[in-house]
Amino acid sequence: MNIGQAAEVSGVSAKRIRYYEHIGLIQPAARNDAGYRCYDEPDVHTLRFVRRARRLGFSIPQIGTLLALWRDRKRNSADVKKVALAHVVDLRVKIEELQSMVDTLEDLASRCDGSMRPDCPIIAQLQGITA
Amino acid sequence: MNIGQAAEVSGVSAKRIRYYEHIGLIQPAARNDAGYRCYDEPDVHTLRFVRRARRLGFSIPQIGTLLALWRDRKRNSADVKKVALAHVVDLRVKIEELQSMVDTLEDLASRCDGSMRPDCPIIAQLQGITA
DNA sequence: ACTTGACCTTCCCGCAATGGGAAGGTTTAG
DNA sequence: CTAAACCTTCCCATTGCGGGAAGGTCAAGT
Repeated sequence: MNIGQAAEVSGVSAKRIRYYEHIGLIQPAARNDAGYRCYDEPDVHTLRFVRRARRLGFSIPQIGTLLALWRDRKRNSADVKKVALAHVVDLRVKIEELQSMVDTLEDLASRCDGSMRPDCPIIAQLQGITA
Repeated sequence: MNIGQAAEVSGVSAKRIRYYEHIGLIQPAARNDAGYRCYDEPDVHTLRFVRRARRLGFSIPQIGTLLALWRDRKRNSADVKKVALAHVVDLRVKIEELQSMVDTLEDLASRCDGSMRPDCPIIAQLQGITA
C-alpha cells in the first residue's frame, strides 16, 4: 500500500510518516519501481504504535527506545516501566509549573475588578508592585 | 547602561533583549556612537515586566498586548483581566492533556511488574493490545 | 603605544515536531 | 489522451530562544 493509504489506516499523516523515516525513528520503507513508498501490515502496526506513544506525550527519542524494547523479545518490563515513569516525572514537573501559573493568575484576576478603571493588580504585579 | 548591564539588572539575557527588540516586542534601544545599545531605568523596568509575564507563561503576542495596556493610562482593567483569563483557559487545557497522559501512564505502570520478564502492559497498550 | 581581554555588533544555525506548499513525476479512470 | 489524484523531494514557517562565528570597541595593564 502507498503512503496515503498507510496514513489513513494508521492515523499518522503522510507528512509525519516521511518525517519519522527521515529522522530514523522508523525503518526506510520499501519502494516500488516509481519510487513510491510501500507499506505492509507490520509497517502500519509500527505506525500505530508510534501514534499511541505520541498521544501519551513521549518524545521521539523516547519512542525510539520504546520501539526497540517492543521489538526486543528479551526485554525486561522493568526497562519499559523505567522509560514510562521517567516520562511521568517530566509530565508532573510540567503540570506543576503550569498549575502555579494558573494559581497566580487566578489570584490576581480575582482581585481585579474587571471594570472600566485602569487600576489592576495584574498589571501591578507585572510591573513589580512597588512602582 | 550597556546591554550586559541591562541584562544583569533586569534578569533578561542580552540575547533575549536583542530578540525582543528584533521582533518588535520592545522599542529599539538608543545607541551610542559605537553603535552599542543604551538602556535607562524605564527600559529596565519594561524588561522586568516582560520577564515576569513570561514566567506566568504568557506568549510574546500576549505580552505585547499587556505592555500596551500597561502603557495605556486609560486602560480598562477588564481588558487586562480578559487577557489573563484567556491565558488561564489555555493553561488549563494543557494541564488536562498532560494530566490525562499521567493518569494513563500511571495506570499502565502500576500493572507492569517491572521485572526481568518481557510481559508488559505498557508495551501491550502501545501495540494495540489485540495483537 | 600596544596588546589583551571583556565587551559589543550582526548574522546564521539548531532545537521539536511537524504543516504548508512548490515543482515535478506517476497512475488511473473516463 | 487528458485531468485528477496520487506520489516524490525540498525548502520555509512555526515558538522562543541559545550557541557561536566574524568582526568592531573599550578599558586596563605592561
